[in-house]
Amino acid sequence: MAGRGGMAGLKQVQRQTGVALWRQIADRIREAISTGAYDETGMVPPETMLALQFGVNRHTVRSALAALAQEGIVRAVQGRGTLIERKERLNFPITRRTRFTAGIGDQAREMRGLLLDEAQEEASAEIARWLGLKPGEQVIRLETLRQADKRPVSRATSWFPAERFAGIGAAYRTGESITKAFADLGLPDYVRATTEVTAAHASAADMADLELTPGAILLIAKAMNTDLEGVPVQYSISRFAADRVQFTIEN
Amino acid sequence: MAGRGGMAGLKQVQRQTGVALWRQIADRIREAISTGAYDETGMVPPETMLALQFGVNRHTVRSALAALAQEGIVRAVQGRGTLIERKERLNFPITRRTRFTAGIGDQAREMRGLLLDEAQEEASAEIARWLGLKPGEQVIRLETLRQADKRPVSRATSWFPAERFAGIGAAYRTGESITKAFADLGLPDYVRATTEVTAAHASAADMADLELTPGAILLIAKAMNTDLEGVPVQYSISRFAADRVQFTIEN
DNA sequence: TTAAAATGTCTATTGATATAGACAACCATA
DNA sequence: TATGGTTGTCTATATCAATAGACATTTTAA
Repeated sequence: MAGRGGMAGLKQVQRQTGVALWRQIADRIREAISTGAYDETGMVPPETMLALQFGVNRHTVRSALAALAQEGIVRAVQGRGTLIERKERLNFPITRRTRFTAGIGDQAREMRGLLLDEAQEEASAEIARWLGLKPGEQVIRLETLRQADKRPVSRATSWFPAERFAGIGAAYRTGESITKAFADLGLPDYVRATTEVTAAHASAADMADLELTPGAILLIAKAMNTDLEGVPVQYSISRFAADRVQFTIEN
Repeated sequence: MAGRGGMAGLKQVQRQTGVALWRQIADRIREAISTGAYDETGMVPPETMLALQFGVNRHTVRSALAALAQEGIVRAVQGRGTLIERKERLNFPITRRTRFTAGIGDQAREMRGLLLDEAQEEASAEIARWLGLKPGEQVIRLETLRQADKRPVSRATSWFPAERFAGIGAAYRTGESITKAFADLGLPDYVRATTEVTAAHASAADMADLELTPGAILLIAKAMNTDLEGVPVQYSISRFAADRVQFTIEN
């Protein structure tokens, strides 16, 4: 975990960069929590120690901790310290048989898939290319939000050939899963053909849906699924809250 | 690209969040450039228009553009407008035969791999688990920086079983590639076993090495390579500048 | 019971961020 | 050579971010 020379990571914050110190510190602490750095005590180090570590005033650290408390990640108790509330990071395997709900599996008690919006529209050049259609052909677009234990995990936009998958919106709304919706429409099985992974800052809309704060990071997976004959059945752009998931690619 | 209802993304910045407006705006413009939103003109919209779009003062937009100019992404010309300088994003395929240098291939004219540091140390519990060693066994750690056309692309930390790969640091320094270093040490071929992808903010050290500014995003790939018999030969944590690369997983 | 250690609250001050308005300098083109 | 559209510079003001210090309140453990 140490830096190049072996020196521990002091002074990991920078001034006058447009990102407030308290936010930089909040980000570092959030990450330290998620990597298990404070698992021994179950607590964040004392404010005075953090202030010394980051080379800032104690009040600045307090601002950072207040933000984390707001997110529900820590809880401060006067006289005792600042306790860590959650630290899970869902693992999302990406394989030829990638399915969202099954992939999360037993890592969460309750999985939900909400349909936020549904529309039929003409395929853009990019969507047409991915689905093997001609630009302008009809596609169905689903806007979905996936939650694990009430906590929003990803916001996805998916496109399907309209002719073959008419009614997939309703099917998704009842089954709350793409796999089930496909099954309802007579496609019992499908495979993940390609996945592109990038990262970016969250848009305002994604921030709202995923309950994120500005500066938050998204892992973005652009995926194409095909049926067993290799015919494209779905193209989707899924935005995951980066501090809540990791992808695993097994070859 | 539009949001849920189809409304375009106005007011994509938020106040009082610890991230300065000018930085949020810089991030949005940087992303718009990398997705090709301004390719028709080759220029960013006029400052007054951007100010209107984001709902901020023109001076705030100017701060954002100044930051992008500092990064070399745009160049302002008085009287004409603000020209876009670069927009490339390297594609990095992740397959069973993933290799960094070959993967980038013809996307860059010149690939370099620099050895920043080398050390022999005892394997931590995590490293030992990945490499199939007992905790405390000797491993060699390499700190490397990979560049494409002089531009830093990734900072990696790799661990190798010390006994089998003694001298890999020197081999990497001459060949500037893990593949070549393995070949030098009598391992002509190897395969990518698992890859875990996450995203996070850059640490101060990574910011310096990758020439990033605070708030910048990293794509982090934790990978394990094995020889053809399935014996682990390398575990690495590579940090990529997220706005310069994307990963592609083909199944 | 006491003391140490931790978080909570308050006041005051300085520097960075954002807004507002006005005008200069420069470029392309009619 | 005007003119409209663009970036560059300056002044002024309000708000947010960060530091500094003092002291209260609560918990834990000696």
